Amino acid sequence: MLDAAVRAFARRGYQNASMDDIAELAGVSKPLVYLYLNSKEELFAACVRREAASLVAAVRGAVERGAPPDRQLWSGLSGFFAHTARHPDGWALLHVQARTHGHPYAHEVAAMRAEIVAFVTQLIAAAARKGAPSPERRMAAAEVSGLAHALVGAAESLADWAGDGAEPDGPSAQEAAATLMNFAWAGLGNLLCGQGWSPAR
Amino acid sequence: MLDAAVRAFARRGYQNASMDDIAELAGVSKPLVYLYLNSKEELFAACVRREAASLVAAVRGAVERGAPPDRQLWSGLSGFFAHTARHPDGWALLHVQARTHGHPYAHEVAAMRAEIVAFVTQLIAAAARKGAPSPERRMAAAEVSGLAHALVGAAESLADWAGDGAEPDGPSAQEAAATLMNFAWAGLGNLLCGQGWSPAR
Amino acid sequence: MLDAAVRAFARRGYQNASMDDIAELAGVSKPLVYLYLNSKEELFAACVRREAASLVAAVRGAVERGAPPDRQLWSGLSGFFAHTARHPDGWALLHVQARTHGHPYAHEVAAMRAEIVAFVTQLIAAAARKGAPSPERRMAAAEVSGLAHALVGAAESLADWAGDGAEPDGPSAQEAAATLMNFAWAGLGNLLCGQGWSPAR
Amino acid sequence: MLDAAVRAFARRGYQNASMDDIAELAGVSKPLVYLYLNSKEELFAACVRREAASLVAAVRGAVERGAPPDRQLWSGLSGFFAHTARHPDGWALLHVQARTHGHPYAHEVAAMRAEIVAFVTQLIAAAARKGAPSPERRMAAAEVSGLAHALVGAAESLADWAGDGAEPDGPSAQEAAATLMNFAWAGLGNLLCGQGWSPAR
DNA sequence: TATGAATGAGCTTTCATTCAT
DNA sequence: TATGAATGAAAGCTCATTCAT
Repeated sequence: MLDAAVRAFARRGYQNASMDDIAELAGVSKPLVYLYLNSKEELFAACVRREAASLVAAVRGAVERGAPPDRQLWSGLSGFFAHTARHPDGWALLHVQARTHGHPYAHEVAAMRAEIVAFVTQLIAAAARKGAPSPERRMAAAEVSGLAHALVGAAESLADWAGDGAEPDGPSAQEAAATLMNFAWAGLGNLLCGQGWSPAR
Repeated sequence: MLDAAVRAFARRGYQNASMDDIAELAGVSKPLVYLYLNSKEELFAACVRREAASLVAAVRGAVERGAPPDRQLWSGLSGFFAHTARHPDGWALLHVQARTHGHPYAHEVAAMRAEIVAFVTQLIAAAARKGAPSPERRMAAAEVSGLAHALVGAAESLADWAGDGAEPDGPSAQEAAATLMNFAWAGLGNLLCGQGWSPAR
Repeated sequence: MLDAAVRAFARRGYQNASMDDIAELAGVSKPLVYLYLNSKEELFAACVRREAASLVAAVRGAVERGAPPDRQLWSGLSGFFAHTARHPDGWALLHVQARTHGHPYAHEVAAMRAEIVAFVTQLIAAAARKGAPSPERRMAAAEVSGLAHALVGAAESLADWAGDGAEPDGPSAQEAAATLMNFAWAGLGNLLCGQGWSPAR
Repeated sequence: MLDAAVRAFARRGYQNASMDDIAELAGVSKPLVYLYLNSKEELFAACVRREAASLVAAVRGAVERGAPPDRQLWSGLSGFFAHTARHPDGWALLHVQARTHGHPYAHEVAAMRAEIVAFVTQLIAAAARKGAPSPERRMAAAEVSGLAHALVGAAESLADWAGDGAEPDGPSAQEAAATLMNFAWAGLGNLLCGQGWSPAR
């Protein structure tokens, strides 16, 4: 039943998906929807929660724990792209629909995103700790956090690019992950070696 | 009067912002809004068009034409972050609200984004042509395009991070641009030198 | 529920009868009206169709088929006046309201009227064929049609006169029919005998 | 200025003719309309009054006073048909639009119609007084009034038939008047001679 | 339990009407 | 005087939500 709701919400948007539509798509009657989930808001929240949990679980399950940070990031990204490619409606619900709505949902999604950002931050920090040649090259926490945000944003953008039907020759999940790792990790290495880009150069 | 509409749409979303709200926020009466902009859809379209044009103009104006690609990218990113930071509602309208809506708006925004992606792609390609040590290291077009998408997504994510009031200690526009340049351009240099990351490593 | 709509439309007119009024008059809520009849236009169309069918059925049922033309006309008129007297709102809807509205309704009513005019035309023609003393007195088709139009118009006028509450001492249905038969049929007979009125006389 | 209003009201109906339309059609600005005629209702009333007066004057002017009743009727009818044919908008305003509206206008039109009916009644009564062979054949007042109503209704119907563009081969004003005189006056003569139609025959 | 039937509340849109110039 | 600019009030329509069965 949530499946139908996720599909409806992802494709038509929160407001345009009427409860009639959802009930009909689920093959049940409207009062039944209200029996299980008390309101449209709660229904949407349940959908968001389920998809968020599903995505986090997919990423978590894909990460190779104990491996070096770069391998962990790589495996996590692979899992992320694989999941979003396989569940485009869920991804659209989280990334496109939930963010347009006020308090309850956007925060829920923001919390999920923050969790992922924190995980990436920690990976970068770990790599930085190991790879930094000297203490004075240690990156500031804000800098690390910024990198994590940038990386997550890049991943989202690539997931959209790969997922939308508009460009059928978009990259596969593996290719997207590889592109991003090339982009990010190599840059990170350079950064740690003091070869960052600076405007004054 | 468009200002009020942009604020209302950005903060409450298209559907939840009623014409009453917008009129009241603008300090005028509802029929006046209909006199100037004929319907809610046209009003939204006008807002989207104005903000998109404003953003594109800001980025265009900031780019130092004729400079080397990295400086062009840097100046464009600085302009982008400065503009989004100064017009958070406009940025939210474009990035969050307009994408959830069907035909006219999402396409308009997608076109603007595609324009920016194309510009970035061209910068990366120019840099690659100059920086590649040997012809066989030339990057494939799809690879370049993927990098551009990643970079734009990262920029959007950083703009969100910097802009939302949730984290008042987010980076300034200059810091965000610097972070992103470090992240991207250094990585790009490595990539061209054949030092890309690969899972098999 | 149509009853209430017919009353409201007949008494207040199409535009002045609001859906709130109709719903309240029917003792139900407005969305229910929209559930059964999808819009104000369709509601009005349904009313017009029902009343038109009802009137035509009443006239058809009253006509004594097989009788001589004069008796057929007499019985049809009696049925007509009886029906309009018993359903003044329906008659007002057809005769007064529906004619002021454009495409769908006015045409529907015009079609009904044309049907009746055709029937009357045919009765007059039959009478003329039988009653004409010589072929050269045969009436032209246009002449017959004009007489039918005049007769129907006279009937409508008498129905209004009898029906409106303004003159409580208006004629009964039988009296109206008798008046009209006297007026029309006798005149018709004279006409056939070459005793028509002519200005040059 | 009233011309424009009459045209707009007759063609689009009272409600669908907006004050903007009327002002634009008249070539003046809206507040000017309000300066001369204080409201839409008063504007409509003024139109109705003017057209009613114009029609009554046309009929009055056409009647040959002092002539025998039949000639008076004939000349009045000719004037009536000539006027309605020459002023179709005015006739539509009176006959179609004004009747659909409540108190002020419908009554005004009803009063004009009553005046004409009274005039016709008086003509018929005069003819009856002269033509009746014996006092016991005197028609009752109600009977005469009914005949007048029938005749007026027949005239209206013929005016519609002649006026609407739907049937371009409709009769001319003279033909319509002739048809009606044949229909009515001959019948009247018969009636006075005791040769009326009766159902029991 | 599961639903057909019904509604309260709200939104977009329009138009007769009036100031301030 | 004549008008551009502005609005109060109301109408058609929809939808999340709930009874009575």
